[in-house]
Amino acid sequence: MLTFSEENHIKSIFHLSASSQDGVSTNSIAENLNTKASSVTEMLKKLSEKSLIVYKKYHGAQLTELGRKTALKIIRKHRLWEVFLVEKLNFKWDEVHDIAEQLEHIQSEKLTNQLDKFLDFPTHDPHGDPIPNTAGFIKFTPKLKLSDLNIGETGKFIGVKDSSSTFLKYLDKRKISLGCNIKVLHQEDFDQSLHIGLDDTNLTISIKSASNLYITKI
Amino acid sequence: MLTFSEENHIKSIFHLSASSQDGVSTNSIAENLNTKASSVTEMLKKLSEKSLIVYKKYHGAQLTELGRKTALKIIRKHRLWEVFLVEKLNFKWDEVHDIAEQLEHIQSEKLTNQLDKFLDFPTHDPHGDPIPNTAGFIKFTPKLKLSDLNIGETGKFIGVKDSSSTFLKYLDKRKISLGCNIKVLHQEDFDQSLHIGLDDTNLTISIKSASNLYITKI
DNA sequence: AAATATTTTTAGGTATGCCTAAAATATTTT
DNA sequence: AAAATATTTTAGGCATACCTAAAAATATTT
Repeated sequence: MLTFSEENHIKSIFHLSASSQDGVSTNSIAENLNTKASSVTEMLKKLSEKSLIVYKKYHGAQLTELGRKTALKIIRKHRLWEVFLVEKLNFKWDEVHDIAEQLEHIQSEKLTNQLDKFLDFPTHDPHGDPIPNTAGFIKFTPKLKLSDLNIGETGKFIGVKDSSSTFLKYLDKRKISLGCNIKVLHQEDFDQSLHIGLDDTNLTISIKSASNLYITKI
Repeated sequence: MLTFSEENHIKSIFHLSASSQDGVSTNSIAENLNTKASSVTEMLKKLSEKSLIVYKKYHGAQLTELGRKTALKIIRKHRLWEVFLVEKLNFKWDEVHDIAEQLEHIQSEKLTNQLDKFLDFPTHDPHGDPIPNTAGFIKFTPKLKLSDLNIGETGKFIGVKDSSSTFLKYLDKRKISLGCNIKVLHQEDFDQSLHIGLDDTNLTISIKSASNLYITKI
């Protein structure tokens, strides 16, 4: 049985591993969790003793297979609860993160699996992130960014990279919602902003926003 | 914002207050929470400073109005989650307590109220205990025990006093479920055990079990 | 490769929430 | 009402999880 703090560190290392080949740095974890490097160092020692990570002083942390499975269980719970909040309790997609951060620590395998069933085994959370199954297996979908498309191409909007409330509200305002088709019409030379077609409307979004949108070519 | 431990102490004091006019004793709280009296004393000081209880050394604790409201909010969450687990996730009534003990600490008023709505504003949890509303108001139903009935009288089974898993399973086995009508047919002189009629079957239950069943006369 | 800058660790401190053992207070018995 | 018993509090410890500041190791610049 892990403490909340241990679970949060494991999860943080998992998320940060995605964008780094070798060990996850102490500082990056501290930044991610809003704590200090010294606190993280302490925790890395503990997680290492519990065989959840491989930790070499001054060289960051890497999840073991056990650590990875542990992380995926927590992420599974987080994402299932997000689906529950949006689908069943009428929350908006920008409101669910903080609550799911609490719910992800509830311990009961049966609860998680019954919830999964109740939600009809969803494959993705409200932000388009995939939901690991009981075994911790995650269906991998290669992700393109909208900014990777060429002029004239169309993509289906399948997820966001940054799921901050600010960005999600920005998308809501522009009626850009998960599953919709986006065609790249034109790119401004000056600031690389994109003119896009969405159903029957056209609009312009910055290159920064475009690289926060995951799509699949269609 | 209260810690889990603070919330648990408040809840414990609330429950123990029901059966005691004056202050709730340090020892009874410790026993209830499976901790030691010295730990409780510490906590009572803290809760007193936060104006949640009135605490007089050596004379136990009493909830303030703020404390009572706080307790009712926690209990509201606990009972709503129990309903959710039974009604939506197909848990049995003897399986929900431990999970609800975790879920009752999740902080989000909106979550609680949306859950309430989703469950269609239930008035009682799976054990027959009333669910406080947003304002912390609890609908009071005078509770008789089955053992209070006279021979020949019939009662509707509306709740259990002791909701331990053991007792709930005992009831399941005998097909005694919330809402059913129970007629007292006869009482043994020797051990006060009761012969009762339930739908089309008759059975015998000990006086101890009978005094764990809450009923209303019909 | 030496100097500088950055990152990470260590050392030592704080608050929470638990504990045991001893002291203080309350209650019950004689 | 004094003695015996039970309850509660205090005193002092321990683990967790955070912190700051200083020291050590690593990385970058010159």
